[in-house]
Amino acid sequence: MAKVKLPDGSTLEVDNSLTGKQLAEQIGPGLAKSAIAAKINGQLKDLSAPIFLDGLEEAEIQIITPKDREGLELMRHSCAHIMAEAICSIWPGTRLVYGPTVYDGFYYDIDLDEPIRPTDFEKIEQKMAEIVKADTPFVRKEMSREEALNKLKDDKYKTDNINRADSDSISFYSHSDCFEDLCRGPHVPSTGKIVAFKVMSVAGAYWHGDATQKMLQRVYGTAWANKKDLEEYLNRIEEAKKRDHRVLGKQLDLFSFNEAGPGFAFMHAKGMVIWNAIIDFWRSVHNKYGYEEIRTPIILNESLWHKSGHWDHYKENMYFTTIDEVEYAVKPMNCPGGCLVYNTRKHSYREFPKRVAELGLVHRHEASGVMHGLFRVRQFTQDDAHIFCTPEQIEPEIISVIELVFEIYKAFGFKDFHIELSTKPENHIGSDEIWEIATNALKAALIHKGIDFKINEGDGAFYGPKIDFHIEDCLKRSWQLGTIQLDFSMPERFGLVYTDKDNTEKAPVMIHRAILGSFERFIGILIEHYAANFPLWLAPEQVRVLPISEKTNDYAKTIESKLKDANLRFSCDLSDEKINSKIVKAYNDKVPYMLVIGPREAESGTVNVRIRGLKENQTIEIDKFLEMINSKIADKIIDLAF
RNA sequence: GCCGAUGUGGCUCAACGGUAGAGCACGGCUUUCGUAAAGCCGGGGUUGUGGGUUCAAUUCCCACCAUCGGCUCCA
Repeated sequence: MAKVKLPDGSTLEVDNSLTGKQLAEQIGPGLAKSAIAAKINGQLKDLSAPIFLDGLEEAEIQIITPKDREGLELMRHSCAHIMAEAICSIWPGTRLVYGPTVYDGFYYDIDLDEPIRPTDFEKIEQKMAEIVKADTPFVRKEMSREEALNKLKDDKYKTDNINRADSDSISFYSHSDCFEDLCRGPHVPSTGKIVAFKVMSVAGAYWHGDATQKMLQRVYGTAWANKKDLEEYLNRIEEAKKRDHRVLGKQLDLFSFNEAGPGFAFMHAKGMVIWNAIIDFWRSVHNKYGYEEIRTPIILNESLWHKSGHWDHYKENMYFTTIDEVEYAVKPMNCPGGCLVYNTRKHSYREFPKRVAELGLVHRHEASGVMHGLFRVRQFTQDDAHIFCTPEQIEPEIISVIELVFEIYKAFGFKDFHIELSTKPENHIGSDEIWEIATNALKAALIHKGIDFKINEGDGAFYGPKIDFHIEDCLKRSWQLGTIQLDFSMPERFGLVYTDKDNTEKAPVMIHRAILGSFERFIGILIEHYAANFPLWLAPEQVRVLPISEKTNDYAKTIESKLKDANLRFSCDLSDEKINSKIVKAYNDKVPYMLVIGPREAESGTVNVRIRGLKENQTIEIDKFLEMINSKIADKIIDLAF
């Protein structure tokens, strides 16, 4: 006899030849029915596998069902196999490469010359349904690495997978006579356990993500514990589409793109209101934190970019032009210009830390296939700054930047973020020694501030290591915004110096930093985060006046002049539509407050306020309303209710 | 840049080898209305661009451009 310990802390005396499946049956028929795998001493195993191996007599065990995150993933992995069989049976020439799970689903990379099209998905799903209906068991077979290599010697993809496998024992899974796949497992007991799935999309993907390798076809699918979860997932995708900043940007007249300039955004009047609101706030905070602001040219002589190292390390992403037979480059970064400004006069250690901000318009030639609304453009405005300081000032300066970052993110309603530290890339300038000093300085600041961070080896900028700030939006998607980069190379290349206490000239340390990253991208993120229901202080139109009929148009005029005096952004709907129609229009425009006014309000000097997102409306004196709304704007309150 | 898909009035979409239709938006008229879309009338498209096949192309084919979904890259 042996002992198992269950997740609730209880223990059971059981036979030591017991499998997970049998254990589930002993615990209860309901569990046995929904069980898809067993977690034995922390390791996921097939339900058919024996619990006690190597003479062990005790095990901690958890029966996994599709309700567990791990169970769901396992199900998706099994579903990937089922989809692979379906594809192989429809296109017999298919060669399978790799089929892992991803967040919300799975994919299978295949090598097949004939392109699979979205119109084929139904056919694949039908075939999958047949396989599921047959409810055949997943069967595991193990063999040595050598045997496996021999078995698959003609299959370069699977041979490669075997060579990459950790274990010397290689396993295969089959769930029917005509399908077998190399796989570590585990899998659900039988194909019938997969109840809710869908083939989602197909796209190209390089083998091993390497652009020099063959382009494979990646077929994406999803699977859920039940039909309802699948429906909810599909609805969620629909909802996310409605938040798409490209859709909302067009709908709300915020910005546009045109074939005349792919990757170059046109900001419309309403988009610029948001833009300027952000800048006003940004300036005031930077002022508080002791920054000065400069502005440097967009086009500068090519020789400058040779000097900075951009020519050697960033040329592919730069635009060039010729003026009077002299070669120029369009700036992809602001730092060289900033260095030229620094060098226009002598500097003393007494000025340090010298914090110089620049809302710099940069151009980067992005590959045509990567452009994506405002998230990925070829021209964008960085909220850049360069801090010149002494080596001793590095740490307090970095800490001060981190505090500034947090203050700004909080104002926009972003509370969840994480930090990553990126180290020396292959393509870099400066000695290893300098890189180490710089990297350690960043690390020390994070550690002293007690901030958790993740390390990205080899992801730094070519001139220095960096700390990146990633925020999470309301849909739990992560976006990189801010960055702090430590640079010892640029000051040297540009011969930057300051006079130290001992009257000698030394090279300053240069800290590059951006907080919102790119205004364009940041506005895109705000649109999606708020579904364009902007906080009052950012909303392009804060208030709309809706007279019931033209009888109250005169009263509307007096309300309008009060709104104007209060410095609010508003409009008045004087159309001869009915009030219902006016409400719908204002609703679609996502205006925070609608002021409905009729004879009743005109008589009492009040307005009837409809608050965005709330069903009820309330009548309030216009002066009280103005007072309330102005205090919300001043304090950047996100909640509109009062 | 690579793979695949898509491209029809301002927007969303329909249709078709015989030169295009709806809703919304827009303009005019009627209506003046109390909390999520009043009615009528009207204007607007050489169907992304350039070639080719055909008696005939918006529809079929090719190239290019742009967009979308991914890959690689990235603020």
